[in-house]
Amino acid sequence: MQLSKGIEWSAHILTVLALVPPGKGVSVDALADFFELPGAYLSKQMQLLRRAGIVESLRGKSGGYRLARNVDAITLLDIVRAIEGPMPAFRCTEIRQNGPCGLQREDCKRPCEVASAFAEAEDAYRAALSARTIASIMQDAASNASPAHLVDIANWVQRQLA
Amino acid sequence: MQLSKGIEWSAHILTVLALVPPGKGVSVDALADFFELPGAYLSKQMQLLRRAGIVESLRGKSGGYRLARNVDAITLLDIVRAIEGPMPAFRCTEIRQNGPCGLQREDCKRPCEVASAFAEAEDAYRAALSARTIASIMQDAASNASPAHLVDIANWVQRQLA
DNA sequence: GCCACGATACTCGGATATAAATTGTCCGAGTTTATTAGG
DNA sequence: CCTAATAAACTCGGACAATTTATATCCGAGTATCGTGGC
Repeated sequence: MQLSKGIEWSAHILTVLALVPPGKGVSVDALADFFELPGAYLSKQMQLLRRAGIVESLRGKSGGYRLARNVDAITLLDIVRAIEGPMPAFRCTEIRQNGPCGLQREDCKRPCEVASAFAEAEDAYRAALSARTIASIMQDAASNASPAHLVDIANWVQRQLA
Repeated sequence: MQLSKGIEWSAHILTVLALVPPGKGVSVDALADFFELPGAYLSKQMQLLRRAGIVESLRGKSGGYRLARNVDAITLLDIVRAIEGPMPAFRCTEIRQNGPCGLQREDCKRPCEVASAFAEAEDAYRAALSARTIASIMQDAASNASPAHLVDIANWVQRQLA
């Protein structure tokens, strides 16, 4: 039970894409270099983000990716849903209907108590993730990082727009 | 990103083991039959529960498993930790230290903002799970089920103690 | 009747096998920009 | 100088492969109970 690496990658990359000026884009290979990630696999993750409407792509030469909406409108839950899909982590297989004391299907209109307990926990998880936006992540990171480091990143982004 | 089946199995099985009188045990094969589960694999899950101190085993003929503590002292979080292990679902690989703008290790004493955001969410998840005990699950299930069904289960348990 | 011994039934734990998900690579098709040739 | 054709650079998307995890099976070793036989 572990989250895909793509989620960590996406969260960090979106904070970088936030620095890209409108109308421009940064290529997957450049982003892969920035974090030393496998470019081809990162490309798959970016496609997932694109399908989810989090980023958009510009084709052709000097194309690339950029954010599709503002940083304060992108939550960590959006990223998880884009990469992992909407399925809950707990899968109820209705084993209460099995075996010698199994319930009849018509007695199982209410969800199983175990399943609903896990559903509540996942709701709490998702609520916490949806409360955190890329904007808030960037704010926290900026207040902890040195100004020089922030300038480094901004300069790197500028160089990618050639 | 999905939880092991063993977690669903364990939660249901512990509610059955709660009906086993002290000093007795129910075998893995019997439990597997009760829910139509693969016995050999269920055996592995029971071993995990045993190592976590949730159940204990009685060896030899007419042996089997029984609860190691009271149903109100077993939370769903205990089960998840026993089956899945203590590792968090989100794994921070410190990619902020990579690439042309990577941070130095000595500047990374604080946890990464992305990682701590996910850690908070998982804390909320675990808090919700630790608030639910096997006792509370049984209570909810009992109030939703028919009395006849509860008698069926109690009788089945009695038959396993031969 | 009582005790010792072996037989039996069960769990434990590891080794192993299979299925599925994750991670990663590669390449052709399509698209946009840049370049070049022709008028 | 301007336009159209061509080349180049890039993304998209799928097919494919490797690795890891989840799922599942099997069997030998150990242990407690049962049964049998001897005392």
